Amino acid sequence: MDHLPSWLLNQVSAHAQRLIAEGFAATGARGYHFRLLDSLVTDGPASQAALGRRTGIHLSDLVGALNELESAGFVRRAPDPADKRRNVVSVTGTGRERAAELSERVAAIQEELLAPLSRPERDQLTGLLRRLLEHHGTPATDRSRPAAASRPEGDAWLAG
Amino acid sequence: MDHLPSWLLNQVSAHAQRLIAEGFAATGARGYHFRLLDSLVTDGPASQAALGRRTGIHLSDLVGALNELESAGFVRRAPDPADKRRNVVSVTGTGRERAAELSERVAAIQEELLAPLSRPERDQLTGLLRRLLEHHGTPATDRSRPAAASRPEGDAWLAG
DNA sequence: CGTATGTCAGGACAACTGAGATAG
DNA sequence: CCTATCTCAGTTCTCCTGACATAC
Repeated sequence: MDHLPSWLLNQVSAHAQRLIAEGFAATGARGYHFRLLDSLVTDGPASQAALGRRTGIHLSDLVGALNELESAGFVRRAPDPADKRRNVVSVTGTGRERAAELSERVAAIQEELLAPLSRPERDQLTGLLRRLLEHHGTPATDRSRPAAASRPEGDAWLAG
Repeated sequence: MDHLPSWLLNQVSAHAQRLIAEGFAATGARGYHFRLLDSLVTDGPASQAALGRRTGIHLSDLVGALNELESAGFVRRAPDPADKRRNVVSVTGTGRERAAELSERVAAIQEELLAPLSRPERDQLTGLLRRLLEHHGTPATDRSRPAAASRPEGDAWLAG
């Protein structure tokens, strides 16, 4: 069993998620929260659809996660004047603090997770994983919904 | 985001699970079924507790999964005469067929999952993952419940 | 018209918690 | 008495489906 890549992957992934859950438990946050805050901080504001593409989180799940972040004051939804369908989501000041706090914990968890590996081995691992991810599904661009195919439209900053 | 090992791990793992789910959909099986059948075929019959340790599946989840496998005729539960608390679980003939069928699909899925990697790279990946798994939690020995600590007792064949 | 967007209701899995009954 | 085994009920998290109203 321990020679099946998919099984190994699932087990290690489960362990990673366990570490994240434990590390976040005290703050009441969960994985989705970090992914969203981090994406907003590093790649700027975005519509919910664009956010979903960037983070790989489903639109339907995004609604709930953003509700939580919004009512905690970490995030703000504002109507997009250029497109009335869209909400432009952006981080607040406390949201940035929260993001920094969670990032710190996440970094510590990476350390713990990869503890038995040397630095070059860690790079090897992430390199291999990244290649698998790029080969399949496409990074985080298609899976969250139909995805655009026709013309680009003038929303490059929204599409990330 | 795509430089975070834990995130990469989770994404690739999710994709692997997706492939497995798709591959099993036609047969009505799911991951737990394969794990259990495979463990029974390759490591022999076992008590439920031992099976849980071998496969990393929680005792509480085992009950349900075994019920499904049993009512499908793939598995048999027999009381252990030497220890009336225990059920000795073993595969049936059709269970072996099922296991072989699922194993084939799983093998094909590994191929698809690792497609972009060369053979040595695949070995590298599984090697790194196995080391992570061995370092943390212990392979599949402790996580499914308290686990024995005191004396070994004469059930080596049950503990795997 | 067809498609994108945001929302809601709900399901599937895997992993986990807590409690209880029975037996070693 | 204490611990192991099996069972049941219920929760969390991520991922996913389908539907709907609205806006482009």
